[in-house]
Amino acid sequence: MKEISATEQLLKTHGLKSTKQRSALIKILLTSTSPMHAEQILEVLKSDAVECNLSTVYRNMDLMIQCLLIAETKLDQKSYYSIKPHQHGHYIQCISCKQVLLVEGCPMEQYEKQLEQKMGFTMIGHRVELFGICKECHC
Amino acid sequence: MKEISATEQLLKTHGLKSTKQRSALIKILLTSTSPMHAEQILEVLKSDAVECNLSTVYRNMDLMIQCLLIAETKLDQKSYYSIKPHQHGHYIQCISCKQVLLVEGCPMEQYEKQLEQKMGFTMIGHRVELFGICKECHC
DNA sequence: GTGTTAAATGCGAAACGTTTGCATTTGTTA
DNA sequence: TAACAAATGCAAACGTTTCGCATTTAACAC
Repeated sequence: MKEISATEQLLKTHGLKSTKQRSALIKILLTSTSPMHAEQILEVLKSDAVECNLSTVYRNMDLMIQCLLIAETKLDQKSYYSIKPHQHGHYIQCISCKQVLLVEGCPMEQYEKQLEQKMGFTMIGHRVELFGICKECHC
Repeated sequence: MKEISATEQLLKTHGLKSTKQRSALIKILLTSTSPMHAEQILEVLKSDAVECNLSTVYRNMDLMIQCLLIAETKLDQKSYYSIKPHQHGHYIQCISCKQVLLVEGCPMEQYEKQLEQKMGFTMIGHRVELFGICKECHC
């Protein structure tokens, strides 16, 4: 699979070994339509008959966040992980069914510039999460 | 103190009793220049010789959030509490000294409208946190 | 292939902020 | 002042995440 070998290349670049757990983790997030939290990832691993431990999931998520391969968002007191999108974006969660979706684009740039001037802060980043009720749950 | 009796009035309206712990909690947040987390609040209570338990802090924060008296933001894996500002705003944290400040205004309205149309979500709310380095830490 | 080494994993226990159950104390109302 | 519901304190539990340490594995050199 082209994409996976590309990411394994990326791991290598960062001095990370290619293990079956890591390949499986990446594959799962690549094929998932929405960000997943650690337990969800572990469930899928198990159903795919990949032996893996929860600590391993967490450790690898951390490492891959550091190589900018994976993005993290916190919702429901949990961390959700997804392959880092090319375009900067944020997450929206349905408060009814709890599904999380990525939304592209971001309205913060302008605002951050204002703040830098107004408050003397050097801006480094931001976290934006949106909540709503999705089409399916709305009826 | 005028403001405190006003908030005690508000508590009453919501059927909440006025206890010494509650009055102290409100007073602390009213006089604080920035949002505080539960342990910080407890420390101040203790230094003010107000007997209070951590559970009581949490329980009251929850209750007062429900009466729209207090706003909550999550940073550093912790909940920070502040008296709810009149104007809608968000929080900015210095990644060096960890202080949290309120910033007024919000760039999300426009963006949320776009999303409602694009994704069929009914928007309910959002959470925005900003990170940067403050004037003092910057040197 | 085989051996060597550093890195990755599994497991259990601990950490962390937060929540809960239950006995006791307190504020409010009549 | 009595009576009741609500608030508190305490200890234990919670859910997610991190940690230490023994074991296994991948990568590299030979």
